[in-house]
Amino acid sequence: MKIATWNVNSLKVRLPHLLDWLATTQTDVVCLQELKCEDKAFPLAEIEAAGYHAVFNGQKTYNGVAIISRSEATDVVRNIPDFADEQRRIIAATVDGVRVVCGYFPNGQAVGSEKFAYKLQWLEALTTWLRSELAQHAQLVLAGDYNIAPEDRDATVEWQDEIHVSVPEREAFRALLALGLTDAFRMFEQGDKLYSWWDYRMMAFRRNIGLRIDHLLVSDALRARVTGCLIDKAPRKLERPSDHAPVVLSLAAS
DNA sequence: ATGGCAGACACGGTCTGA
Repeated sequence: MKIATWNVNSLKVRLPHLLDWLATTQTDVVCLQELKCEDKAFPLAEIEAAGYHAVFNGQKTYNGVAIISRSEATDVVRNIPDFADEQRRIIAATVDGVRVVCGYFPNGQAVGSEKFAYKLQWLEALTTWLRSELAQHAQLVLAGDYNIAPEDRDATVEWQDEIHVSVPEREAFRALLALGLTDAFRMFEQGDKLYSWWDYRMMAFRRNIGLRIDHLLVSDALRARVTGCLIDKAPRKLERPSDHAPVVLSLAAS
């Protein structure tokens, strides 16, 4: 079983890439972020025609998340319960016995800004809610665009002490790990300078100037099933790509 | 080095992202 996360930066624009990628990789579950479309504009017919189900939490212009899955998703939750938020950043559902939490974490804009404060409040609310989710679901994955590069090796030096790599953001990431979650990517030997996002400008992809900010954190029970985790750079090389690459988690049968 | 790209909305310029 393969579970992936991919910030598509507009589902409307990236739908052909998504459908091609699903057909090529035979991924079972994909968590999508930055749909940038309302629910009524969600391309459900195209996704169902490709053999997938979809649940989504959309928003006009900004944000928006979805879970695309071979098996039907159940027990769907949209947004963090008990956290008032206009922005559509969370969808959770159970697929094949795995609790899948898909998140588009706030960007934060700049350290010390109002949006940065919102990012930290959102992370705190997420952490509190996940504690109860983990109590109810032994096998859980938190997949998404975290907008946090957890360690120095996850960021090109140009971004040191900036947004995505600041001390409070990294502390919030470690608070998620402290719930009993593991960064699946770091369970394995990986090469140097592996990132999941590259700026569209400055030929950043060609120069490999980027950040590893898209993650799959797994609970202990799910960690026992993990057989691999990799970043798939292929879609980033296409014409008109998302600025993020998908990250793929492989699981042994339960 | 934060400018320079990309998408949405709207149809030019602004906002946002990372």
